[in-house]
Amino acid sequence: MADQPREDHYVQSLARGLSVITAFGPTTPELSLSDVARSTGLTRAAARRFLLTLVDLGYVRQEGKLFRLTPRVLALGYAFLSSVSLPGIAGPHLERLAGEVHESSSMSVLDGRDVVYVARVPTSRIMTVSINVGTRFPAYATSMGQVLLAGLDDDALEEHLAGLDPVPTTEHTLTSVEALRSRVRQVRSQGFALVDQELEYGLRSLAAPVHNRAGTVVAAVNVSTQASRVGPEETRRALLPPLLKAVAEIENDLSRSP
Amino acid sequence: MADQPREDHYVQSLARGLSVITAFGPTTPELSLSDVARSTGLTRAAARRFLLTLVDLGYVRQEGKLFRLTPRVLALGYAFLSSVSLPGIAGPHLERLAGEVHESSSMSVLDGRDVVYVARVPTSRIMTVSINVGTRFPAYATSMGQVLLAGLDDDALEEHLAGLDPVPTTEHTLTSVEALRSRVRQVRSQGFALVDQELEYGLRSLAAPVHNRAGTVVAAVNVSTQASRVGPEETRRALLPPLLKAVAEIENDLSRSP
DNA sequence: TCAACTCGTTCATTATGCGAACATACGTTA
DNA sequence: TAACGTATGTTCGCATAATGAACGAGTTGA
Repeated sequence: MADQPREDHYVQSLARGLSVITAFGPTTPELSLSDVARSTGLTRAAARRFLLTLVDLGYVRQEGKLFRLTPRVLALGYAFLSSVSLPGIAGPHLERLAGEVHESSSMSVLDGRDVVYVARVPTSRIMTVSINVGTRFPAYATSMGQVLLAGLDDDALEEHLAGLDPVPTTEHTLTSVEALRSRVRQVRSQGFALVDQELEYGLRSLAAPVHNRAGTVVAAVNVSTQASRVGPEETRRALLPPLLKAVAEIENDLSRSP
Repeated sequence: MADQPREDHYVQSLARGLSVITAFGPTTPELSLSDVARSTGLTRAAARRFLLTLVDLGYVRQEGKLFRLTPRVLALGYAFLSSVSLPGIAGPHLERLAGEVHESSSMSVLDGRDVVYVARVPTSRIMTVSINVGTRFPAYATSMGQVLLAGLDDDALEEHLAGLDPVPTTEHTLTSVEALRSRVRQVRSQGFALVDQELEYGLRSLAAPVHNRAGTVVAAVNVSTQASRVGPEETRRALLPPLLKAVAEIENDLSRSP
């Protein structure tokens, strides 16, 4: 079984249990005991013990031979959300921004090689997948990701780029590390990122960095629009000023909070 | 240590590990080793092993002597969200509804004695706390909760009410089980709930049930508004028709999905 | 300087979690 | 109807994963 090498402090059963939770997903909303054993690499008996423990704790529900996650699992993610103040601070500003420009607006942070959405005000559905707090996308293919990469210092950026193998999701996706490095320089220079159908056809997105008092980039905020509405230059002209204004207000509130 | 009694299938280490995650929250965004030991009832050595395992897995970050959750924890909640189709189906309808009435709109489900938000389109901030997917409130004090209780069969409702001890959060909160039972009958009769400052002063909310093909109530959808804008009757007049329309569209899409 | 509190580490111990094996159930196919 | 393949539930001996007491070191505030 592909467990991590044992160290003195490592609790293997916790790691295994968490892997049972993440075995569920969009293509696997309900799983049998044997399904879970297969996808996690656990023995059937072990998978059964973890599933029944999760049932006891209220995180999983058993229906016949099939198991499903319950909404209680959201409490785990919520523990993170309720412990960080930035999404709460940003929320009203994203709401105002979305109301003003009539486009969806979101905030995300970098986590590994992905951006993770931590706040979102959807207006009208543009993308084929629904986006929620918790949704992740590869950083290189998103405007917020490129902004967050631009906010890394050179060493951290090079560490991020090392071994990165961008997978194209459209024909516009940046597929070389050198192209991405060049884009990051451009974003650093101009202070925002505009991504035009690099993640998904039909989607254009503009993002700017949110700094803390120390000047460190702690999050990115975007607005996203349909690529077919207007051209990139018109998108930039119309959306950048209100985006930067919302970011400035978020930074202002952030600098006043504890 | 207040662990559950051991059963053959119970994995105590998983339960303990999950309790470490949920030790973090709005008043405890960062915790020391000893803090975690105290709040979970674990020994310091055990708390340390669980924390370091969560650090290894990327769910927690250590900064000096303090630990914090990382955004990766959102993946646990996201496993649930991505495994249920209803929030994704509802999302565009909630966006249209919020756009039309210029009020926040949400969807929630019942989990234990709480409602849990599973979709949200915020417009303007009314409440003092920010609401996210994963936020929970006591069912009795919310319009969506009262709708979900009304959707329970009589046995399930009585089971829910058994031992319920409603805590008033405003002077309008229903504080007796009998008052709540009466309200549930009213909601069953009229097909919606209107809650006026029962959860929080200044907040009025209207909710309706979402049924699946079998006729079972599977979720509730609301719109919420500031109590000071107009009276309850005007709120009902203005918001109920678009709310019921959005719910009908969600039910229609739901009946067509696999 | 000292008390109080914290964390890191060690290691003997044992309770936990394991999984092989067996039995039973169910659906499919010949 | 019977055989087969795949599933789940259960048991229990046992290996080891996880435990926690004890010790030492570091930090902080009075």
